Amino acid sequence: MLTIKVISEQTEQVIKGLEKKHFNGAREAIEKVLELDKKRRAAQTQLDANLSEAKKLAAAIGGLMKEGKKDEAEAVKAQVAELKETNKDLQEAMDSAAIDLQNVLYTIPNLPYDEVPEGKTAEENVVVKTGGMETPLPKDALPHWELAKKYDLIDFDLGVKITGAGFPVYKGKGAQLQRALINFFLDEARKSGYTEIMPPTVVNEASGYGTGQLPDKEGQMYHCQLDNLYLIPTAEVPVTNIYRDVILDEKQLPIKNCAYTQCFRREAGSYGKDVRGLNRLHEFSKVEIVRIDTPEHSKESHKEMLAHVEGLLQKLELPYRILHLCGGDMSFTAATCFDFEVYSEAQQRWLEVSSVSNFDNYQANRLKCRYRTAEKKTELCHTLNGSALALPRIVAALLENNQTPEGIRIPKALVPYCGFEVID
RNA sequence: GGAGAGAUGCUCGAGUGGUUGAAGAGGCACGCCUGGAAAGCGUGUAUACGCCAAAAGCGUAUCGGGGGUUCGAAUCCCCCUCUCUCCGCCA
Repeated sequence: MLTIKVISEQTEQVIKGLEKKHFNGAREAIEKVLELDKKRRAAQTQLDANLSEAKKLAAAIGGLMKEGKKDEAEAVKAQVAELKETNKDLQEAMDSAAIDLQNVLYTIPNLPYDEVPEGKTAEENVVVKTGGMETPLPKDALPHWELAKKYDLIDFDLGVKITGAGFPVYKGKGAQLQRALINFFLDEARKSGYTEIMPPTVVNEASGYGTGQLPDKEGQMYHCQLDNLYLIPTAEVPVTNIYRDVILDEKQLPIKNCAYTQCFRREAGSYGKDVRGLNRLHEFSKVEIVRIDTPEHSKESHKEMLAHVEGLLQKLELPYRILHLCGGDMSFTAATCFDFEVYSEAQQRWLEVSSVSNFDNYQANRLKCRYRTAEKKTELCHTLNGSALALPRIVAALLENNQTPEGIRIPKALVPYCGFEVID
């Protein structure tokens, strides 16, 4: 969430930024925040003064009792009782203002950076780079769901039997390919200096709030009601929550973690050909990279992450493009975000395989993830993350783009991980 | 699932109603000492919010979380959560 500081000190810029993100009712929300903040502070100022007074009186009673001046003590007691009565109301006013304030803040998205393109929908995202397109692509290419069947790599129907739609069963070389990609991505991340983390795939409520899945996006996570735990939609949740309520030392930054986990998404709503095959699943594998950084260095970190992801796509020899998302298409919490898409010839469409975002201090503010500067001041960190990468659509593109009459060719970089050069 | 024990600051650990934000020790930081280091000595060492233009300063809250008793609670009472130990179950 946004800090009160930025809202009160740069009110007009904040409203402008929210409008760039196409957040409706920006001015009203911001005014509400300022009003509630004022209310809260007024109550606290008065309450603090009263409590201070009451404390002094209580100490005086202790003295009077010792000296045996019982009557005087009784008189002071009555005074304190009176203060206590007004304090109750003040406390209530302060608490309710604070809760209301937080609830409004939760509804306000992050501010986009200046360099974020203007625009409302995905059509207005800006293509900043295209690569790998020189590979000749097959004319009568089959979509991956047909290839998966032809070579017996993925059984979607079997997944339906065991669990339901969106839970495919990978078989034989299909399963091996999954494992190969996970290991490849983890090794590449390690070579780029990331520390591998293997976190739990189930998290508690506090972690859900920490990274912003809760309270508003509740329906997107699978929920184990008996234990009140949630299946993670991405490794970002457990890995970032490592730093919840933590004060880091500046010397530790940037922290660079990576993690492979299974990811679970309920994704209620969309059906049809856009979600066929591997295009959208309820369970999938992903390697995530997460960074915690200083405000001064986070943009540099973001660039490094983008370069890392681009390198992966190049090594996999996939046609890709990089999009700078426009204000209206960015996620709620991002300050700036680049999407990586790979081209699927058979489906004649671009498939999103990675999102690399800088959240500025928006996520850190909710997480209470801070660091101590060299001058011993505590400041909010910046958090960043990106997929590096999500498997299903990579698999879809690999199958579709590398199909030949002799079978599906495995890119060189993956061969040592797969143990085979072709799927036939 | 059954029985018990516990939760205090960066860490260990004292503390059963009255200047306890919290003894003591360790750690860490800085200073002195030293040719340099160790030892020794000294000083400092939480967070959030509020008041203030700001710094200094001051105030308030915080001893797992919430509520209660009391003029006054780390300390007494109630509820919750979590951790540990033993038994059971499972791998």
